[in-house]
Amino acid sequence: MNDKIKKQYEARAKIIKAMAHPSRLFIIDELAKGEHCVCELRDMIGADISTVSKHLSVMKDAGIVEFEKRGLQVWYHLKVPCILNFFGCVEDVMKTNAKMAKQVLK
Amino acid sequence: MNDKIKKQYEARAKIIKAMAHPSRLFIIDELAKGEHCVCELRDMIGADISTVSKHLSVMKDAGIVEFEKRGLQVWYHLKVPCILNFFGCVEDVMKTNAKMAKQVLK
DNA sequence: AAATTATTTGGTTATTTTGCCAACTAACAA
DNA sequence: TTGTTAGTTGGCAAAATAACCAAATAATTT
Repeated sequence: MNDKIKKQYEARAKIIKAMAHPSRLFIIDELAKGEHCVCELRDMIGADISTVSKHLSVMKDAGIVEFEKRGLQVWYHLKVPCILNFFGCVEDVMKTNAKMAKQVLK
Repeated sequence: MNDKIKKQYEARAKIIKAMAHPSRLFIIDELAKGEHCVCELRDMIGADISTVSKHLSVMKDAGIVEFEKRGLQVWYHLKVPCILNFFGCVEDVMKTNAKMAKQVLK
């Protein structure tokens, strides 16, 4: 792997890493339905608002979400809805994993 | 987020985490073209074979790859090719990010 | 049986990530 | 202007991840 190729994979990994956390996946799902302010997401997740804010900032940095300030609140929305296509595949993997687990128990 | 929902998102995150590393993304791309033994991947990546083996084991645990031992070698292949659909979207994100970066420079 | 090759596993260290708290900023309300 | 609310940022401690080396295992060859 030469340096240019390596950099490319690092850039891809950054985007995928930005999704690779339970709370962040939850946020993506919620934003897929519509925009939310940070305090709404905090209530849904039940973590400190600073924690939620940092999760959002990771995704913002990766180019997955965007925000808009309106009054006191900051409203976030998905920048790239195609991310959702992917979740179907993740679901498939999970189903297969579940099947394998059952077979082991037999 | 109740406990059941939380567990679901953790399961999803496990799968996505298993992809969230430059070398592992590279491996997925290579296995998409056809199976490879660990030593081939080691040569392509240029890391210690134990490092490569551990990357493969993370993906095996997540249900992304499978392997088959033939003689001295262990041959890995993709279990869920749908993962590749996703990379198109990641590419879109990267292009958008690149555009934004250019605009900042203007 | 001894040596060789491919891979995995255990252990260690360095780095990154996470989550909370406290302090700060920004917009608004009294 | 003072207070209040929403959000971000910095700092810190705990947890998770990554990469290497060394040792163990497994199949093959000599």
